[in-house]
Amino acid sequence: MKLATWNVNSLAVRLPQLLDWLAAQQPDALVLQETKLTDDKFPHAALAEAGWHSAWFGQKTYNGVALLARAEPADVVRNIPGFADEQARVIAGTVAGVRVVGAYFPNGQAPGSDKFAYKMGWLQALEDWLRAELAAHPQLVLMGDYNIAPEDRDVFDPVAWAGQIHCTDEERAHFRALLDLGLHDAFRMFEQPPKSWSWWDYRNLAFRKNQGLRIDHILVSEALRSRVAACSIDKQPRRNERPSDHAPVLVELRA
DNA sequence: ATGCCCGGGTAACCCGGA
Repeated sequence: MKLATWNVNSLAVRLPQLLDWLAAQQPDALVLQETKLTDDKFPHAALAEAGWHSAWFGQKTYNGVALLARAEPADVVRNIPGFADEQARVIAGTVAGVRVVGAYFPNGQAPGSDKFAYKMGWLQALEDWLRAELAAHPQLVLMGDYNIAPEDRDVFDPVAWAGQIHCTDEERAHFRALLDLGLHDAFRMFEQPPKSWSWWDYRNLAFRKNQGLRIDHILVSEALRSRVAACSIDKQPRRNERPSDHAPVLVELRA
């Protein structure tokens, strides 16, 4: 079983690349972030034409998430139950017996800002919900754009980024709190090339210079841990002519 | 360096992203 996450930075712009990527990779499920589409604009017909079921949850201009799968996702949930939120950031569904949670974590902008406080509250709500969700669905994957670089080795210049957004102690403590729920970082279960990133700034020729961050993650539950066969970042779409600034991350589970 | 590049919404000396 192949699962993946991709922040497409506007599905309206990236739909052709998404269809190409789906055809090439054939994942069983893919979660998208930053679709930036209201629900009436979601391209479900084009995806259905290519053989993909979709569940989606969007808003105008910002955020927006979706879950695509070969089989129809069951028990779809939008956003964090019990957490009032104007922003469309979470979609969950069950695909082939696996609870797939796709999330676009808040950016946080800068430590001390209102947006940082919102990020902290959102992370706490996510953890509280996931504790229950894991109890109900032991086979669970949490994947998406976390906007957190968990360790210094996930940052191209950890000295310059020390204490900056995505790298603060508070954000990293929340990432560890997710691990403490019994989740495992699939990417770090394997030997990986040094300087592996999932995001590169559009500016400064950052991709060409490989200056990036690893902020897109796939965490798997304890019950799925032994099934994880591989996890990788697919840099190929970042080489496209008009790319997203994020690359997809994939995980393969044994049957 | 409050800069660089993007997408979106709108007409801005714009915002948000990361």
